[in-house]
Amino acid sequence: MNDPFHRPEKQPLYAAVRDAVLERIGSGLLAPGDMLPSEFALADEFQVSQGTVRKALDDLAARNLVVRRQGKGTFVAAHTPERALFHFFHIVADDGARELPTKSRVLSCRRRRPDREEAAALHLARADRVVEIRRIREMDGKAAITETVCVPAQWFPDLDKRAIEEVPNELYQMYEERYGITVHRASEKLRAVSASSENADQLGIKPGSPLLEISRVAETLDGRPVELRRSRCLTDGRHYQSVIV
Amino acid sequence: MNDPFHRPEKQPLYAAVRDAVLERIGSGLLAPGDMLPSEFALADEFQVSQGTVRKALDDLAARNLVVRRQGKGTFVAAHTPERALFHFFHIVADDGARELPTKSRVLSCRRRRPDREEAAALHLARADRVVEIRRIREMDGKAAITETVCVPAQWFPDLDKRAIEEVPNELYQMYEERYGITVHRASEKLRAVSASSENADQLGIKPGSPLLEISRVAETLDGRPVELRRSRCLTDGRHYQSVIV
DNA sequence: TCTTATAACTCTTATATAAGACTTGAGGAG
DNA sequence: CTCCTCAAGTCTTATATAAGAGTTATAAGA
Repeated sequence: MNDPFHRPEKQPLYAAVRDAVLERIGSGLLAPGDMLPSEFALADEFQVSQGTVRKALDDLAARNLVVRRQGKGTFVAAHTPERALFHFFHIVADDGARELPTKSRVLSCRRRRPDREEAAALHLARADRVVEIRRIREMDGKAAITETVCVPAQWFPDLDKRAIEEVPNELYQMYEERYGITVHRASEKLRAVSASSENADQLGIKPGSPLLEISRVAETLDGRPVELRRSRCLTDGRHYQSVIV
Repeated sequence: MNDPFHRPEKQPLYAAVRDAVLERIGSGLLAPGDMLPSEFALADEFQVSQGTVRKALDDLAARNLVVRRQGKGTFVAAHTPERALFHFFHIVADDGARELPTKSRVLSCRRRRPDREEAAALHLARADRVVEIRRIREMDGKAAITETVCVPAQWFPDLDKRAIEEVPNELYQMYEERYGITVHRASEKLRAVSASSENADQLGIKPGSPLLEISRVAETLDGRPVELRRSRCLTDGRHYQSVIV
C-alpha cells in the first residue's frame, strides 16, 4: 500500500493516523494552540475515510492532547494559565475554595551540576548542568510553600541569566512559549517531613513543624523528564487534593 | 418515537443508550462481573444500530465502568483485589516497589452517632448512625498506618456485629460482595500533621513526628458518599504516589 | 455613500448505520 | 487427546446525514 505514514504491522488504521498526528505535535510541527487540518483534509492526506480520522482524533482528545470544537476545528491543547494551574496545582483551601498562589518571591536562579537525585530524575549525567530556581510562594498573603525547581540547562539555554523579576509565577506556560517545551504529565511523590530551620525561617514557623513535601517530575509528551520540583507546603487550613476515578 | 428508554430532549441517541445501561448498573440489576447483553442484543432492544450501542459502551469503558474483551463480551467492572489495591492504595516504597499492607490489626468496630465532620462528609443527620472501624495496617512487617473508617450504618446493617477477625484487609471487595455497594471513585485530602501520643504509641514513633494524613471520601457510582476514611501514614522510606495526566 | 441586518454558502465536527474482519471458547471428528 | 470448525462476541472501517460556526454577498435604510 502507498502509505504516506508509518504503519508497522497489525496496527489498526486509526492508530497509525493517531500516531502520525501525535508525531507532528511531538516534533513541534504542530504547536500548542494550532488548528489541525480538518478531518476531511487529513482523510485525504492519509487516504482513509473521514470516520477513521475521526476515531484517531477522538483518541487524542480523550488524552487531552487536542481540543475539538464542533464547527470550529480541532486544536492542539495549550497551557492556558487556568489549565496549568487547575491541572498541576493541587493545593486547595479546606473549605474547597481554590486559592491560588498569586505571588512568588524568587530567592535565587543559578546554573550548576545536578546532585544524584536530580541526575537520576532528569536522566542526566553528573557532568551535565541544571538551572535551579528557588522561590517562596505565597497563598492568602502569607508564605506557604518553599520550592526548588530544577531543569536541564541544555534545554533552557539562557534561563539562569534572566532577571529574577522575569521569572513568572507560572512556569509551564513560559517553558512552552519561550523554550517550546510542553509539560504534559507529571508524577508527584508526597511525604510528611519536619521543617528544617531554613524552612522554618522562610515560612515563619517553628523548626520541626510538619510540612507536606511534594517531589514532582514533569514530563514532555514523549516521556522525557524536563523538571524536578521539590516543594514543602504548610498544610494549615489547606490540603492537597487528589481525585481517584 | 417508540422509545423503550428515557430520552429527555436533544440528547444524542448513544447517550440515551449509555444512560440506560448505566441505570441498570447503578440499580444493581447488572452486578459487577456480570456480562452485558451483546451489542446486537442491546441494539435490538433499544431499536438502534449496533454502532450506536458500541459508542455507548465505548463511553462506559472509557470511564472504567465496563470492561470489554473482543471475542468474549462486555462485563461490568468488578473490584478484583488487584484493582482495588492498585487503584485506591497509593502508598509506595521509595524505590518504586509496590509493597502492599498485608496485615491489619482491627482495634475496634462499633456503632455510634457521627461527629460533625462525618455527618457532613457522608450526608447524614446527626441522629443517624455510623459504623466505625479502627485499625492499624502493617507494611513491610511494621505498623505503618493508623486508620479510622466510617460508613453509614443503614447501608451496612450488621457490619458492627461481625467478629473483628472477619473484617478483611481490603474492605471494598467486601462492601461489594456482602452489601452490594460498589465504590467507584474517591477524593482524598492530604495534610502533614504531628503524631499525637496515641499515634505515637500505635506506630512506635515519637509524639510530634510528622505523619501524612489522608482523609478519603469514597463514593458509589451515582455519587453518594459511602465511606469516610482517615489515615495517618508513616512516610519513612515510603511516599504517596500521585500521577497527573 | 455608509452602515447594518440577514440570507446564503462553506467549512467544520457530530451522529448514525452498515458491513466485513478479527478473537475467543466450546464442541465434535479423528 | 488433539485438531478443526463454527458460533457469538467485539473491533475496524466506510459512508451518509445532521448540526454548529464563521464568511460573504446583498439589499434596505439612514
